[in-house]
Amino acid sequence: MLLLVVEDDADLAAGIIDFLELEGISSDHANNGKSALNLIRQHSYDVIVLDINLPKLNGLDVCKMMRQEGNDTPVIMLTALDTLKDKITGFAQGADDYLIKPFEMEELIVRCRVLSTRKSGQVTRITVGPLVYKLKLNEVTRDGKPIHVSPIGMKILEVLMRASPSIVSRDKLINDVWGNDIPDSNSLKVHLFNLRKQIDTDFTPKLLHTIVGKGFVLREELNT
Amino acid sequence: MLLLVVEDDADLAAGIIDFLELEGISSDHANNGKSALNLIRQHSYDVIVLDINLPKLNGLDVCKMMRQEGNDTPVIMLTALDTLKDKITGFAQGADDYLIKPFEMEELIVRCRVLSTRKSGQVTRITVGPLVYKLKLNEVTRDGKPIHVSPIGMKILEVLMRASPSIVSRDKLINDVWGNDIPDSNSLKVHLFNLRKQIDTDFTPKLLHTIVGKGFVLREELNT
DNA sequence: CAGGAGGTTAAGAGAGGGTTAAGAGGTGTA
DNA sequence: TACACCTCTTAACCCTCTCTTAACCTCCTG
Repeated sequence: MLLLVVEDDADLAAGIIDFLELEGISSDHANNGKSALNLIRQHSYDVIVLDINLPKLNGLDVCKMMRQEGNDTPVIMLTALDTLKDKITGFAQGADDYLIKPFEMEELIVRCRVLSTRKSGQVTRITVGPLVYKLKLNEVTRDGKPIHVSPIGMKILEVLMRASPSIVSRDKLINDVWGNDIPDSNSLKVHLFNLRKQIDTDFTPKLLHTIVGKGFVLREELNT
Repeated sequence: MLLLVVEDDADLAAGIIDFLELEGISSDHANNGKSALNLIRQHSYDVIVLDINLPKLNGLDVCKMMRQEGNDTPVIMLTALDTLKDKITGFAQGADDYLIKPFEMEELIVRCRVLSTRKSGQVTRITVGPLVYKLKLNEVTRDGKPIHVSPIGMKILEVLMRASPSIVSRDKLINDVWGNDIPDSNSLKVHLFNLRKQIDTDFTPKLLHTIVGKGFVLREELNT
């Protein structure tokens, strides 16, 4: 777990960082809002611990700006009890949790862990009829039965499932799966063949259909 | 774990109780402050989930009274965002945590678990199937039998156990374990090999699995 | 009936991961 | 200080599975 601690009180910052280290958690440190933003843009943190009172750019602004830039890393705001009203604004700016100073280090750790696992632990899934793809688990099932699919097969499946019930052209499929490094042969054909073996052989109805000249679709019923 | 849910919105209450049940957590329900207090006096709950807005006797009062009676069962307050100011009072009355409506059920469960173990003085532990890691004791057991795991092995195990049943990528694992000081060799491979020897050899089923091209998982069943 | 689009099959190369052993560095003890 | 012990890093080698490739097949259409 990698944290970013943004705190201008050097003593408190050092205290937090030391404690995190004792718990086996690595952390970077910024003492003002500007350098915090730079670090946030360059790294991928699991949680950001953000003091509200900061020189140059305050915590609320930092939070607001990173959210505007599409960064959804969990943020824990640190605030003094007498500025508790800030919290309301804090949550509006996209903070996920807060702690009132002075706080227990244990408490900080617990909240960090909760937040970091909440984000990463979500099991996003895509469903097309009887077919379910749990992304984080790397698991594909049809009628509840687990199916083995190779890595590239998974990518193809993901593109098709996301697009379903629309048709995905050959070109788009190749681009989405291989990006710039496209094999110059009939690799896609072979992968589709294998994918069919895995998700359609032994099952009814067939899900993966070819629309000649247009591309491929994943759907239960094929209406023309 | 036994919870008391105090909530006058029948739909929300039913939702919470159903969800708890799915997670294997039993719960009682009260729809007003008075009956809540009666239940609290008669039973020993692990955690009390307490809405602030209640008919007859509000949540803050319930909390205050039970504390006066010497009951230190952990309390999680439920509050709407626009009455966030209540929290200040909430904590003053002896609440241990709060949740802002609307909240994620997952979040509620996590906080309940944290509180119930914190109070009961149990050592924080992570469990994945038959594998238990007691953090403070630095002790790992499988089927109750203690297992010797090296320091770096412990870190790897911790990352994997926290993420379970999701997959942890090679990169994330390396980052979480070594931070900035990454060895430039196949060290991770060797540590995983050793970890397998320690936690999986001599046991069934295997827990540590490789997802080629994606990373590693710790879980009981792997549907290849 | 020829040509094109897509389907099927099998083989070889390569990547990624597993295994092993040696040595460096640190720590506690006699 | 010397020794024993433990852990981590490193490098070499092996093995398995996946991907690519190419050749051939089938079906449909013009």
